[in-house]
Amino acid sequence: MKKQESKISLSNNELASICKALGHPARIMIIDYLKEVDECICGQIVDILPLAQSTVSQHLKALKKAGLIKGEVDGPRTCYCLNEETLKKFKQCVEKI
Amino acid sequence: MKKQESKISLSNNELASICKALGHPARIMIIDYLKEVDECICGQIVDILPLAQSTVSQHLKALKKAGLIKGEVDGPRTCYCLNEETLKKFKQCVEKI
DNA sequence: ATCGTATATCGTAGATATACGATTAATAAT
DNA sequence: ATTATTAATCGTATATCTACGATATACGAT
Repeated sequence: MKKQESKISLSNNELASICKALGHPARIMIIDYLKEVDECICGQIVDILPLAQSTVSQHLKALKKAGLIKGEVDGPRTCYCLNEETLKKFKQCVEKI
Repeated sequence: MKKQESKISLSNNELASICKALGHPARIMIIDYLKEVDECICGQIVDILPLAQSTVSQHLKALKKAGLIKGEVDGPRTCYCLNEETLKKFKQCVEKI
C-alpha cells in the first residue's frame, strides 16, 4: 500500500483512538463548531469555550493527532477545519457496530 | 418527561461519555465480541482478552456506566449483552457529525 | 527594530484511567 | 457444611488527562 493511499476501514486501535479523542465535551463542541462554520482560527474556538487558550490548544492537538481535524498555519494564525476523510471512515465504522 | 421514557437524541456530554467509553481497544473488542455472540458471561470475555479478570470486570463496568451494555446477574455469573437502544442513539448522533 | 496578535509549548498540580493481585460475595455442587 | 466457580470490589502503583499560567515562537504592522 502506497503512502498516499488510505485504508478503507479502521483498525480496532484507530477506532479507539478516534473515540478517545471525541471523549470530552469540549472536543465534541469543537467538532460541532467546525461543522457549523466550516473553518476557523483557534481564537474563535477559544471565544466559544469556557477554557484557557492553552487548554483549547491542547484539545485541538488531541483532535489533530486522532486525524479528526486539520490545521493549516497561516501567518501567526492557524486555520482549522474538519478532516472529512477520517470522519467518513469513523461514521462507516460506527455504523457497523 | 417520565423516568421510563428516553430521549431521542444525546446531549453533548452523553455523546462524549459514550465516546470515552469506546476509547479503549479492549472495550471496542468487548463490543465487537458481544455483537458477534449476542450475549455471554464475563468469563468468556476474559478468555478472549489478554487481561486479568479484574481488569476486564472494570472495562465492563465502564461500558455499563455509559449505557452501552447490559449485565444480568444469573447465579454466580453475569450475562452481558449490548444495549441496542444506546447504540442506536449513538449511531444516529455520529451520523449527524 | 519594536510592538501587538495569535498560537503552540512548557511546567505543574490534581484528577482519572489502567493494570494487577488479593479479597469478598454469591451461588452451585458435593 | 465444605468446596469450587464466577465475578465484583478493594488496594495500589503507574501512566495519562485536564486544567491553568507563563513563556516561546511566528508573523504583521508601525
